[in-house]
Amino acid sequence: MSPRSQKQIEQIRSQSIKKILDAAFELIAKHGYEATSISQIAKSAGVSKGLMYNYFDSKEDLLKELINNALAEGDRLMKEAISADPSETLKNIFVWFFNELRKHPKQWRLITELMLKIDKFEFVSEVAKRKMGDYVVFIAGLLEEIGFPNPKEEAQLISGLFDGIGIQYLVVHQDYPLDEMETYLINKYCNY
Amino acid sequence: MSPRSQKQIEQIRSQSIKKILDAAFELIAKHGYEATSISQIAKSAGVSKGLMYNYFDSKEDLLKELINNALAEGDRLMKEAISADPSETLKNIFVWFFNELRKHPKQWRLITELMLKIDKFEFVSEVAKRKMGDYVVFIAGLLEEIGFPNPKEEAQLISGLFDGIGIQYLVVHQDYPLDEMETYLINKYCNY
Amino acid sequence: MSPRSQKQIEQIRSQSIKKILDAAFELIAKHGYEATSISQIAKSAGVSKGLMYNYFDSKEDLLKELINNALAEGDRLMKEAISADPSETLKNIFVWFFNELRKHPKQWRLITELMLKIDKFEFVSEVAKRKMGDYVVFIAGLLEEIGFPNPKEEAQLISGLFDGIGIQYLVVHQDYPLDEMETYLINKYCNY
Amino acid sequence: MSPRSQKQIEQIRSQSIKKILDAAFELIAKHGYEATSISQIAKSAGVSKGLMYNYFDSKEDLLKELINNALAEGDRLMKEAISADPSETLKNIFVWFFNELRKHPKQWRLITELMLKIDKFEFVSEVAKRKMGDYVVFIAGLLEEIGFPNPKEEAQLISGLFDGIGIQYLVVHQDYPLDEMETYLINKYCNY
DNA sequence: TATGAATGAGACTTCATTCAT
DNA sequence: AATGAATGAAGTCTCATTCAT
Repeated sequence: MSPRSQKQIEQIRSQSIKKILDAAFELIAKHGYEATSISQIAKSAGVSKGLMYNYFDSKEDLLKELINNALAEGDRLMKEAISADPSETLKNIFVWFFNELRKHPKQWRLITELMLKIDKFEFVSEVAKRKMGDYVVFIAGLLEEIGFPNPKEEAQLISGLFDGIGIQYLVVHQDYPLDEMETYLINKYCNY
Repeated sequence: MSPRSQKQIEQIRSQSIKKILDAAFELIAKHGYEATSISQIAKSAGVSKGLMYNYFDSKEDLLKELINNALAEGDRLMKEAISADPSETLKNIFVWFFNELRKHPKQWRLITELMLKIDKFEFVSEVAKRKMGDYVVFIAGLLEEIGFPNPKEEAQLISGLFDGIGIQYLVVHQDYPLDEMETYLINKYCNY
Repeated sequence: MSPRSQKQIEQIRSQSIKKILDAAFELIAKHGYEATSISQIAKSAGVSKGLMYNYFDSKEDLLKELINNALAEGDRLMKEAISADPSETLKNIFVWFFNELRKHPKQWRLITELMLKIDKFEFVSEVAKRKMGDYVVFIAGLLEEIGFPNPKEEAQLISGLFDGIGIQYLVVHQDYPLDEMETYLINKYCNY
Repeated sequence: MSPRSQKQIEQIRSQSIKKILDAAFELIAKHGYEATSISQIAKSAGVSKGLMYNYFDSKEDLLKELINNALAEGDRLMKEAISADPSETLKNIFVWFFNELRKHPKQWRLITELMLKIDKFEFVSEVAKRKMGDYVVFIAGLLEEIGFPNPKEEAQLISGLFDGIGIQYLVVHQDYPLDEMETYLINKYCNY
């Protein structure tokens, strides 16, 4: 019995948790929440099914953690977009959005999928409401600084556009004029 | 010879089918496809589980019928929007969209949910692609007639907006400025 | 209401029964008893499911009738084999057997399948026992007339051979030396 | 690290597997494959339905394991029959066959039943073909050594006889002259 | 005589979760 | 902390049989 220090234990814990969360995110983003089983996640993470219940109360709880992690990551990236010039900042946001969509379409799929399950997962609804509001306010501020007319309404439009373009790109994929839309939106809103 | 006439049988059949489709639509739109079981649908429709398989080959087949019905209804309503004046037509489309969203938000939820399951339901993807393309072309034509600049790109934006506004309204519901967006969009595109 | 005569009704009955029995035999011989549903039989016979229960108490009862019919037909064919010369008669039996196997292997499959279900279908066991005994006695008589040694035991062997060759031919099919076995057996037993 | 040692787990697994296979064999051999449900097997084995799918992918997979086990056992017993004297070897085979039939008639029933389902279970057909060929060649070799005329054809007959006697014994049971046939065959082929 | 809509029991299978070790 | 055997509820689907007409 080698007694492990508190620190070692904590390290092991966070390592296992990370492995589980990574595997879960990968699989759930790819196949959807319902279509991904606990067994699959455990196998992919290289841990036992039992261990998962050591760290997460349930499959739903695991999802919750997943979402929170992803949102925190999203916030971090959003902050990097901020520049002194509001046009520049808005452009960065557009570029960031389109690149995310190109590189991680499955993650967008997951976010959208979950937003539709508001009556099953209340926490998703809560988080989404808050985030959505924040973004709209932030973008509205940028548009106002830029001097774009009707900044509040246009910010709401842009926010909706992100979700809408996301969905359509997921469905149509190759046939969606992603590059053209990116250029067009940047021209329209940032070179005003 | 026949104890029940052809007509009687057809009537019984369509009544049962209607009961099933109605119950299925109600439940699936509300809770999602996966979350709705055949048992629930049968119970809600007031028929036995077995009968469902008299009329639909599988749960997926039932969904297919559901979608086809909904799309046919959507097309019908879309056609009613057409007027001689392109601005008027576009306005009708906006009004139609926002009213649909207000009256049948669950229906939009279902459509969006299914569009995300392109891996599982190819037929949904196929239909969605086609419809999406049709709508964009149609709206682009209207915008061109109206003389709106960049009609193709703007039509693509509007198409995306419909999906985006739809999803956001589903999430935020009461807090979404649906009326304001309706007025704003109509002013922006139809009173150009 | 055109009153149908007793005779007409009887004719209709036997026609329907024949259609059902033919279709049932065809399908059950081809796919097996369990794998054939009442619905399939009804559709193939061109009658309603309900009508089947007018003439047969159950699926099992239908099977019973089927077997009895087939056995009667078998008896009839067997009788045709009888000749004044016992060697000739035995040869006819061999020829008849191998031809049956070639032309209607599925029927043999069915007979064998049912013989294995003796605990499910008692009547099969009863009938099979009786027939088997009859055949052995008959063939033993022929062998005795021919002067073949150990006629009783050899008759038992031949009876078993029929079943065994049947099974093996069903399994191996193309690879089974059916022609060679026919020639060999006829030579062995009939040209003694 | 592991709470149960590798060995313990393996033991638990094989115990459960054995319980399941034994119960499955017992029931399927007795009542047939279709007539035996997973529920029955689970109950008889004293495990839950779910556990069965921990060890076998499907009902068919379970059957496959069953067959492979039985065949391996059969091969092992066959090998024990081999002696330096071909007559002795052949006699051992006859004795082995008749004893098997006496002691495990249900097992023969199962093998025969499955051989007839070549459409449904390809793997059975494959195995049966191979085994049958092997046996015929082996017995033909023995007969040749013994100096029995037409060894190839007679080997084919004996192979067929095994299947035929098997099935007839299953049907007639008490009334089948099993002992007499055994004596007769051994005398005929081994004391040549 | 004839129909086929309707039933309900039961089939196979999946999977989140528990628990002894 | 970690394992994975085991459970049981629930899911989709099939089918022999009944019955109102």
